[in-house]
Order: sequence, then C-alpha cells, then structure tokens
Amino acid sequence: MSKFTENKSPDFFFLVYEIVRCIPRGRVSSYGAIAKAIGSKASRQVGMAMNFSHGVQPPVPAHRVVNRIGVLTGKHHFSDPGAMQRQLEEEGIRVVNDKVQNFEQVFWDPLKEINL
DNA sequence: CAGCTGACAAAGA
DNA sequence: ATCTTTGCCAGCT
Repeated sequence: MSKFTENKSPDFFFLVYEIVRCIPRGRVSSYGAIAKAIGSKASRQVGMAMNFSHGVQPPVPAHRVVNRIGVLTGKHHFSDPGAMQRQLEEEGIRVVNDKVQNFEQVFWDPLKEINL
C-alpha cells in the first residue's frame, strides 16, 4: 500500500485531490472508485472534496469525476453548469444528457492504475 | 452540543 | 428488474 490507503483523517480531501489529479486526459473516474483508492467508502465526502476544490492549487479536474453510472451529478456546483460537459467533450469524452457515453471505456480506475 | 445534509454506493427485500 | 435501507464522514444549521 502506498501513501494512500492507511488513512482516515482530515487528509481525506488532500488524498482525493491527489487521485483526481492523476486522472489522465480523456478519462473519467467515479466517486466510489476514488474513495476506495483512499481506503474508504465515503464516496460522498469525495464529492464534498470536489466542492471544496475551488481555488485549490494545482487545479483539480473535478469535471473528470462523475458518479458510478457516468452521470455529471455535480455539474451544478461548477461556476457554469455547462463547463463540465464542455471540458469533457473537449477531451474526447462524449456526453449526452449529462451522461458520459462509453463510460466503461473512458473509466479510469485509480486502484488499477496507481497501485500497480 | 446535537442533528441534518449531501457532487455516492452497495446490499437487502 | 426497482425500491428501500444503511454506511460513510466533513460541513452546516
């Protein structure tokens, strides 16, 4: 286990940021996968961390984090609701009706990619 | 100080 | 297959 797992403290947000920043361009991840990567099941707090990521440095690609079915649940929390979908499409991810198409193809699993 | 909320997910019925 | 319940834990009221 790396610097991730083995943690369940206020660093939760920080760990979430680390994982999210590792998401490659053109890929997306889910709250649960990120939470699991940290060693927790608090997928809700992952969303909270995203909400807190406004002004965080380096910037966190929160637009690449969606729920487990690929729906852009948090697009309303962005400066502009449409920005999330626009950025995803710009990265090659097709989004229709606030839902990521080919989700299983663009899905990026931190546990599988980071801790190898 | 105590309870409720929430960018979710997995298990039970 | 859908609906309901529980866990999760920081932040707010």
